[in-house]
Amino acid sequence: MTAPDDSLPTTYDAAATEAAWYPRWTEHGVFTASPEEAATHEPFVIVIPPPNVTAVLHMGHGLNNTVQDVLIRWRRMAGDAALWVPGTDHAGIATQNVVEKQLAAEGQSRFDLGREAFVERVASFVDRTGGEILNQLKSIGSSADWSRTAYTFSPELSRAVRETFVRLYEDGLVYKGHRVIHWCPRCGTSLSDEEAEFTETAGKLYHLRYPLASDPTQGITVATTRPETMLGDVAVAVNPDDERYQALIGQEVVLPLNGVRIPIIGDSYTDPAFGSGAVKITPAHDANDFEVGKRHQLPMPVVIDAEGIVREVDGAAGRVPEALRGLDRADARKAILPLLEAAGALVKMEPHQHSVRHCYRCDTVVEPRLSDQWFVRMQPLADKALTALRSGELRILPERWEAVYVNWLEGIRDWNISRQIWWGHRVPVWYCTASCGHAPIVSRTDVAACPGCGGAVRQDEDVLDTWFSSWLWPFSTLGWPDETPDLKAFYPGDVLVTAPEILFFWVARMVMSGCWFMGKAPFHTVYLHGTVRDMQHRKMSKSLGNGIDPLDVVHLYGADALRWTMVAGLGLGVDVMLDPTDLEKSFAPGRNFCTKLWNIGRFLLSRVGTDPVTPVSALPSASLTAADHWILERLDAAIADCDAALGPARPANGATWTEAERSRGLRLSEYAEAARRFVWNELADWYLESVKPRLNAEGADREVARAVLAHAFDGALRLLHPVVPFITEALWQQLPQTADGAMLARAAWPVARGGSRDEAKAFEIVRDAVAAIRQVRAEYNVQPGVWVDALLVAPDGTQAMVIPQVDTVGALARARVQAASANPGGAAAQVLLTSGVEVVVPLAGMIDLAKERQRLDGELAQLEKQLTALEGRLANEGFVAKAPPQVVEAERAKAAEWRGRAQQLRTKREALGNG
RNA sequence: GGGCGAAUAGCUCAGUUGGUUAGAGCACCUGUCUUACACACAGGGGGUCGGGGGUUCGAGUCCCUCUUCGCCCACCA
Repeated sequence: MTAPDDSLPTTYDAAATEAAWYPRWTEHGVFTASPEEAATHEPFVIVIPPPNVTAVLHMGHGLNNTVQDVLIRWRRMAGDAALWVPGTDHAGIATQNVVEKQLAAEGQSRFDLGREAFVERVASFVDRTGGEILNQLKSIGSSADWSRTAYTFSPELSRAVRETFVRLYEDGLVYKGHRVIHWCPRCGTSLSDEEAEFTETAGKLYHLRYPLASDPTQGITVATTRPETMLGDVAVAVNPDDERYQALIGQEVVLPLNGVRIPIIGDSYTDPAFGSGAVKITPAHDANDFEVGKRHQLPMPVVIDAEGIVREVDGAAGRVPEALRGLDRADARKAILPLLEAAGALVKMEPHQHSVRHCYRCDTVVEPRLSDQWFVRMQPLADKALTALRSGELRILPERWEAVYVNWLEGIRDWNISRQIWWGHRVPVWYCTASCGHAPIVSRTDVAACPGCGGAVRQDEDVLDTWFSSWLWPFSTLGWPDETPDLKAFYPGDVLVTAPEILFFWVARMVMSGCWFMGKAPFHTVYLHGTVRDMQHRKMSKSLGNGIDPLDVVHLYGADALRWTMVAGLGLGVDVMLDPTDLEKSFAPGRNFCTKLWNIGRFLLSRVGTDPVTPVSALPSASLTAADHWILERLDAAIADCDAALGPARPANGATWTEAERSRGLRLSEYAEAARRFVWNELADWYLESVKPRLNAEGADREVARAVLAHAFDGALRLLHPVVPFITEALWQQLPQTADGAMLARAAWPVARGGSRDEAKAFEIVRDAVAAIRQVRAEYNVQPGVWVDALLVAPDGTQAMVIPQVDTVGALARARVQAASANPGGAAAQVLLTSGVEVVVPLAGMIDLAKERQRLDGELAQLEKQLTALEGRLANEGFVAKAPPQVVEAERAKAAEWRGRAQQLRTKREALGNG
């Protein structure tokens, strides 16, 4: 027998443990998964939401990747071929912006460098500093298969992007469109609808009066939030049913400031109830006006250029007054108002609350701009994505997001995929520079010469939206478009873990591309977790300065403490609140849990020692005490609770979710709580305490206790490993039955063994009794140094119960519970347990009879109140007639039991007399 | 403007098809440095389940309505 007290340090050293174990896991290939493994094991695949290649780890990543790691470690232990594919996104606009900012600091712009040199510069920047975030993910324990690290701009994935563009073009789903799109004048590129985010803004509504050409004393008033765009007006639209204006339709008005004559037209787009009921039409600078302009074949003069400068750009000769030319659109708005006022055109201004679109990358106000862009026709793709959800092939948790997903897909609009930036996948389209009239060439491979005339070609200048590569992620990372073994083994994947913010940007589009190109949705479950917020419920962000650096937390308390804190607080779809000003307080739950677990382990392992233990399955049932049966039963229950909380890993029929399954699982906080309760409140608080004396004595019973202790702790560590991988691995390695080279990270997920429930119940009585004794002690202020005796009296009131080990557990409460055959006489506190067992604590010299009477009166009153309610229910004919028989039966039995207990209490009370 | 969701203890949240005395963690109060752990142990207080109405033998749970918050979408000139 050995008891190496010094085998584990007294305090948990997170840094040393993490530094020691992460490399060992990777060296042993613990995180890798191969197609060969998938042939014999059920594959379980998660693809990482690829962080921007230049990103720095923040709490959102911490949360997102912890969730993925918990799931992947759980399935890996459960025996799946668990694959977590990591990688990064080249993040077109975002990355280009970073490098442009560097250039600006050097007094340069990308145009000074030229396209080729600029792209080279970005690429080398990415080579040098990119992907650091993946190393940061390792430091929080992420168990991705790093050998597969992918990058959306790698040659392999770029090939997939081209294949996709060309195939969609061939399918008639990619086309070039001429229309008003969202334009960021700062980034110098178009944006998709999703990239142009609405911000509620307090603006003004300007009422402008345009005089009639035929009679300048008459006029029509229009309302606008952007007066500077009046320079590009080509019409005034009124509702054809609006009686106020019907007579004016067909007449002309004269634009103030530039004198251009424009018609008054009738178009049902105009809402008579809004503003003045007349709308100025500026087709080049407003998406709606563009539609009106098309309907009425109006000219489309452009008066604001790509940089947001007001000037006569296109078809706008004579429209912009000298005084306004060259002004930024914001300055132009300020400058045009006095001019309009002087011209008598400014009727009034009123405050106006409206939503204005901003660039999601730089927050610049988006400018609607008329231009040529590549679009994807989304309707056919969206139909498939809707079918995937409706058929049960796909589910979204929390379920309320399914309605949002459906809502968006049903109203889907075509996707603008071209960007006027340089960092990204170039549009694979070439144009003949000679005028041989050859159609644009859309090609999988680079084109050197015009197939028509053999002349020179030039490639389309635009690059593709960064999401046009990330929407392929679930299969491009597995080798698509080639039919690789990886693709066959690991597509479709299982769970996609992300935040709701990118449901449309990314998740819905992945479903669309997966259904379209692979014929199957890329995963069966979308898990949308909450957002990390501060104590004022504000989202953590760089600009607010309310962020927490996960690496700070790792350094202070360890990765496990970080992970535990987040997972324990992670109800389904619930936001995680953390206080950036008080890391100590925020991460105390994780740190405290790790410390407690370490102390449990240190003490338990020192008592179990290093000698081999008997497998629990080899122990004769009769050799087990009630406590042993109880803790084994609790372990079974904990396993069942954890399994139920984590839920089915995939649909039971392998293809589609049934209604019953659909909302189950992925309750990470419930899983963590179930595991915590077992190791802390059951194993440590009760079993470990009850088993101490057995471990101190030599003999067979000591071996039983060692075996059960080791088994229970082993089970606890397995259950906890996905959340707190480092500390559990370090402790598990110290268990006597751990084989050399074995790793908890690859150990089997526990399975309930099924034990004797009845045997376990005997220990529940001990627990209740101890609790009752503690209560009595607290109530009567029995000093800690003073020991009390207690009797356990069986329900029939005559026979005292003898319960093994009760003395030990009693010691916990500084009380000895003894079996006794005679009434001790004298004053005693008496507590009736729900099991019917009565606990009698003789408190000679200590008991205050008045207080005990009061206590019993209170207990009796409470019981009688409940009994009255219960009997009232049973007397209710409706209840007896209509409630399910088993419910009525249960209520009757309960009433009988309570009557008995009340009678017992009354007897006790009478014995005390009336002081 | 359209759609969705939420309101339960001081805080963050559970509460499965209506059916025992509405739970957990944290926080709070009281006691304890009990030989693994004060980052711990033991005990305790605290909720008319947002307001009102309805269905039912029975409502935190179902229906209506009001109030307040949140989210998504939108051609808010």
